[in-house]
Amino acid sequence: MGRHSCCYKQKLRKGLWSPEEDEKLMKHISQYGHGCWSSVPKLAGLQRCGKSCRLRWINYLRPDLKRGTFSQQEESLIVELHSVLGNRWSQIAAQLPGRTDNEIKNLWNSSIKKKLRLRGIDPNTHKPISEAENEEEESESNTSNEKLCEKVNEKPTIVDAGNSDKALERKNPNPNLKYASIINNNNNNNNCISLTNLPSSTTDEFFLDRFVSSHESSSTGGNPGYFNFQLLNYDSGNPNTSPFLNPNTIFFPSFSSPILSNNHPSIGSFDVNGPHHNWSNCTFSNNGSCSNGSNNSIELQSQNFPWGLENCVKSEKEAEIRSFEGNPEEIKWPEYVQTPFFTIQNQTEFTTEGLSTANWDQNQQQQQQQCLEGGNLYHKHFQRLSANYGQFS
DNA sequence: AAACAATGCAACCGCGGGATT
DNA sequence: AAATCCCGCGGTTGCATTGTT
Repeated sequence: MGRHSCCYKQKLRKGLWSPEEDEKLMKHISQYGHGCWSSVPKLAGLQRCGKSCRLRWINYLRPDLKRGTFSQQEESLIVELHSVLGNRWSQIAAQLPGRTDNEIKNLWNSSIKKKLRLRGIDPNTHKPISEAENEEEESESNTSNEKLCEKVNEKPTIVDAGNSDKALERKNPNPNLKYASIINNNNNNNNCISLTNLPSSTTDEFFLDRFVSSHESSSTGGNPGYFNFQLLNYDSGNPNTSPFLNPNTIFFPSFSSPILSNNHPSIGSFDVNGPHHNWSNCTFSNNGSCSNGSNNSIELQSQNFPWGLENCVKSEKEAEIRSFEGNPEEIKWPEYVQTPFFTIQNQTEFTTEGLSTANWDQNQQQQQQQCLEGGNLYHKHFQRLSANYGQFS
């Protein structure tokens, strides 16, 4: 196992970055890109290790960083995501454009944890503290048994690792709701998006499994079995459901594998079947079809895929009202946890009806304008979506 | 005003694991 | 196959700032 040789090199500066160093790094990266991080300090004329340069760029100098205090919605989103993902800060950060994992981690440790405790919620389990304590006792009493049963080298499951044992218990509250995923079928080169009825026994683990497998498979360059492209169900009135089970949201965790078209970064092309599967001429429709006119056609199977603009304005207003019912200065913790952010209707997140990517830029502007009339949340979602896609360009 | 404590946050560190040699 | 390089992640540290006594 290799170590960071750079860390042991002599005469490298450590600690806070000076404005001059920032400028050198900015100048270098904006001119040449970062390329191999280990070579950046030498090329940029910095007495730093590549790791330090990378960190400085990612956490501070990157132009797409948002800066400033976190909004209520962002904090709510972090709480929700943490309840499902645990301390996977990078995955959480992937859902908050312009925010870094470090920033979120700091916020969690310095602020959110305390707020949760004040509300009587255990920040690790996301359960009421008394309940969490009881379970801790139970878990302690089970430890010895677990040890007896422990298998050597057995990897923990994603849910175990993420402090989300609660997620295992959650059942799909509406078995008729659908999820969508892009499935790669290598045997006949027939890539498709399918909508599938979820069994009533569906748990968050079901989604997490796909969430994780898409990340893992794409990061290794293999053929992804699933993508993070899901129409999920969620009951905003039921705290036992999660954003991963939201009927009203097409939830876009970062699209980990798509290779994007430079011209149309918000739609881009997907690495569905090996190398860049280009959707640049792909036309979407609302009736279950999608084709780019080549052999690499993509089909929406099953029922309608409810992308569309009709309800955008209405739903945005609803979402906004729900977010700020009562005095916005006194948002109560249950609201914090239930995340009004996720009550936004599906159409607001991604609209592709009848849209050819050739007209994408124009349509994007029109749609943004229309939705802005219903509240500026749409814009944020668009930014979020763009960032999710755009970060791979 | 000074001393001390608490807080926030940038940066570091060690590690896991994929890629390359 | 083993060694090395490199990247990214999560935990931790340490310093500057702010608040309290």
